[in-house]
Amino acid sequence: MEYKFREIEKKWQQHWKETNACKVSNQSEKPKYYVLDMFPYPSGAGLHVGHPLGYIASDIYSRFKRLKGFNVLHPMGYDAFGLPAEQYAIEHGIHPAVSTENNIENFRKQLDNIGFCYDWDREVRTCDPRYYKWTQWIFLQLFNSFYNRSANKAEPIANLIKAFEAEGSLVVDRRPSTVDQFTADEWKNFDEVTKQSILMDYRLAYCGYGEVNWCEALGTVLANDEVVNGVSERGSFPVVKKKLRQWYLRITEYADRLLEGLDCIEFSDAMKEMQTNWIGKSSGAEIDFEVKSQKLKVKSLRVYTTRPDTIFGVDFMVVAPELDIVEEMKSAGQAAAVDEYLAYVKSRSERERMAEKKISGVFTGAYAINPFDGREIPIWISEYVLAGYGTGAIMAVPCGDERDHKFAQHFNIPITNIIGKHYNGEEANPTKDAILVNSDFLNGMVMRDAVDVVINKLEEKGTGTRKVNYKMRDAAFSRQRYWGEPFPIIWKDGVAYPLSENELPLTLPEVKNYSPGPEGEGPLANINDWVNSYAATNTPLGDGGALETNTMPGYAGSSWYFLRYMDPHNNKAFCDRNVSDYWGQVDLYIGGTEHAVGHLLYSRMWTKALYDLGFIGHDEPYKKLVNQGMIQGSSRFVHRITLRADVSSIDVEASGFKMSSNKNILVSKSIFEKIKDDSNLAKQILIKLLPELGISEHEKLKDIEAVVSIFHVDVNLVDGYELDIEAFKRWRNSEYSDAKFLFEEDGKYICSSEVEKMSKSKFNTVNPDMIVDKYGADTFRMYEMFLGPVEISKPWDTKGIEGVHRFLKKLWRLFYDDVKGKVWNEEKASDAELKVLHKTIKKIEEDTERFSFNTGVSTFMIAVNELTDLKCNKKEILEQLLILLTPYAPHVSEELWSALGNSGSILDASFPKFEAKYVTESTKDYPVAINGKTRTELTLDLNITQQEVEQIVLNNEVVQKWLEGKEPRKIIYVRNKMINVVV
RNA sequence: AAGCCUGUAGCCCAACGGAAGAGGCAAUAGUUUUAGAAACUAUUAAGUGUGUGUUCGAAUCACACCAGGCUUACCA
Repeated sequence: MEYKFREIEKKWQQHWKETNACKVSNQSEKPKYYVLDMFPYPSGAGLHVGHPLGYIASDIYSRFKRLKGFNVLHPMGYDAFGLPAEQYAIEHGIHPAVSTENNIENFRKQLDNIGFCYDWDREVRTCDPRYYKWTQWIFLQLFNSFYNRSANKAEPIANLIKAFEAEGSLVVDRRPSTVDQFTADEWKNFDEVTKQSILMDYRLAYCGYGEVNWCEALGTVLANDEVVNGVSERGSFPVVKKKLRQWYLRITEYADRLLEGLDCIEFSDAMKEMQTNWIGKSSGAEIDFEVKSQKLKVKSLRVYTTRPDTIFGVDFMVVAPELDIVEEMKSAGQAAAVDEYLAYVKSRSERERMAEKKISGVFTGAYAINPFDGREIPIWISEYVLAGYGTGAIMAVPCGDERDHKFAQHFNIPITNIIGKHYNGEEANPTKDAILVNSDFLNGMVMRDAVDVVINKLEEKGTGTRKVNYKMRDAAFSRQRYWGEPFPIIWKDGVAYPLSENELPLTLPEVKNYSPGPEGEGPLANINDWVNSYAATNTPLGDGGALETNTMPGYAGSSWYFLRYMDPHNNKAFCDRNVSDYWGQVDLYIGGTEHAVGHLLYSRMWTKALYDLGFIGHDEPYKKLVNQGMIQGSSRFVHRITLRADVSSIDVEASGFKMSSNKNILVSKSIFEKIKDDSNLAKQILIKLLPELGISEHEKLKDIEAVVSIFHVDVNLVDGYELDIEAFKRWRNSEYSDAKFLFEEDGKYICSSEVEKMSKSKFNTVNPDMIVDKYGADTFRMYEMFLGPVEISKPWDTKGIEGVHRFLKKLWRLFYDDVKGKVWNEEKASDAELKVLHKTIKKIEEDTERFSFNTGVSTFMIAVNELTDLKCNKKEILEQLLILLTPYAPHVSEELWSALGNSGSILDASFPKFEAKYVTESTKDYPVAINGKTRTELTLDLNITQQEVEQIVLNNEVVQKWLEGKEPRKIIYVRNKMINVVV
């Protein structure tokens, strides 16, 4: 009987489906375990072999935990709103809902092929109104909350209103706002618009005006992490700054808690660091410098610095060109230069600014006064200071800051040295440990200690305050797009009013076209019926109210999906509190690093807000995060020689050169290696080929030049490195059908290769369906794991899969012989066989527990090799082995499990218990080293004492020979490891 | 520019500070086969990127450097 993987796999996939084998209950006696894969976007391109890596790992781990007696939740669903579907709709006129549905169906088919054990009853889709009803509901909770800084948590906005009514604005630390401090009485007398605009400054989800990343081509606003190098991450379109009305999430209020939370979750150091950098907390001081300018309009300039200790090293000030005070500071003499510079800055795109970092700037003509020694410090403007961070102005200390130093050198600004010999005059030294000089009352102090001294002094004088700053900005939360969640908000008289809970979901209307609305608004703005659907109603919001036309960004739905999986069909709540208390945190989250600062930060914030408001019982969503590495593509290249000639010097028609010059002459790898740096040799080869190419001899042929180049060829046309010539000729509509080939000596065409990102454009994608069809899902699963550690990026190499496939066939032969049929038996297992089994149990348990799936696979190979050598076909052993194997290769395990006569599913078996007694040995062959070099071997009892060892070792002939009569200094004996004699 | 990760047979990768090899691919030889492929059996192969140090003992720890990858990039 052969291993017919196709039949077996189909059979059991069907069986598991029919028996609901992967169904998970919210009630169980067992301990819970929650495994989650990062929410996939169902793209139209389908899966390549790189995508399922994390899903296989999580599937193995979930099945393993199930065998270990846990109630395991392992769901899957779709992050289905998003730009590509809408882009597709614009281009092809197909409704995003339709293309998304198709993509999901295709995605699902590919997943099912691999035999995952997802509880599909719990599937969620963010674009389903039954789902986004609750996204909108959570948005309303955020809208109706504020962050109480003294309680350090989010609270209902009603609490804030009560506080305003009782005590005015002084009760809560005032945020910068449109309105100054107010008393309780004043609050009560404010009109509705004023009140609402004050409240808007507090809401966790709020609407404001701000500079946003505007992408004209996509017609939408992008988050900072969706902009890469000044162009959109999706599509690489230019992005510019634009002031627009936008919704935001007040994530900055959570900055400290997001940082502190990192200490109690298991993320990789790299991941924690990325989040820490993104939040970018720094502490220092804001210092007010008196300004001396011609116009006397500006009295002071506020800068932010983390190094107040360097206050006596300030040689100039730099203000961001965008700041309004620039206009007021410029002197008559400098006005023209300043205006010219401002025009220059404006002309530069974000991209240019990032790409070319040239030093530029201009003096404003105004001076700041050092608060301590009264020195006059010139105020400059330069684009190296960003308007959006700190106060948009800095005090420049060239001897301690590299950028300031370069600027000073460039503009010949004299540099004050406050760190003595630590500054060499050549480049800045950012040390904190130097002793200060030229620093008035700080002289002789270590810089590190001077920081606090200066801040205290500034606060005393009232010219500065201690200040913490964050790089992180509030998260832009609106998109001018159709395919996203509508905001449950009605605008009336410039005030945003929330819809009431029972009006949710606010569903997306049908649209005819997806082009943007007027003034940067989204497509929804074009549908008056929808926008005004509340205008005529009798609700308090009727009478002229208009719906918000922005939609929510992609991360809205994915910020809380892990909660919906717990209770996916609940139409009374986003998730029942009892259920979320049962499942609690996601115990294991598997996904790529690309969501390090986007999704992972947003969902952590939502979780904290929901926790603060009492809707869930935990404030970190993910307990442990494992980052899967990328599976890279191994690209293949063919090498081409093309003719290039000075055409004017050749009689084109006569020579036939024109026709032939378009011919593809493809040379195999070793020839390519020889000629790539030797155009002469390439030319010789060409000339030899000319008659064959139908080019007649011509005196001007000496002017021909050979150009050698390489290009990607589809990896599916290549077996290892050998090109399938026939398939290649048919490739791309037979574009290369008349290509000429120069082969290796053995007649093969060998491609060269390179490891690159797996992508369609590099022709190096491999479709998992193809692999599953050829080798089976079990082989595919194990091979993906076998490639290397999950966290590491590694290239895909289809060739290596044979080894894993052979392993499964070899396993099969322990049960069935091709000729004899059934060979397994019920004989009693021997000690040697039990030893193999228990060694394997231990290793598989350890490896799986620590996500070392690659070594797990190889452990199975060893076990099967050893059992084959022992000719072990005993049920007693094999049955246990199958249980170990079932997380990795579920189909073949289930088949053989049932063949052994088990009635239930192997999914519900229990993980074998390791028993040390089968593997413990009483003796060990110890290596005996003299001075660290192994010289002989001794078989000793494991329980032997140090004294006994020394005795035996000293009496050993070999040892004596190496000692040459000398006394050993020390004899090191490590139990179960080795013995070392130090002479 | 900085931070993090990774450098072990031709390749992919193992090895809780204790004899560098578990496994797989490839290669070579053999068995089987009309032949090829497949299958099976066996064999070969590195001293751990470089250099210093800690240690009785280093692939493993520390420091520096080199190479590759990822991330962030004027955050004052």
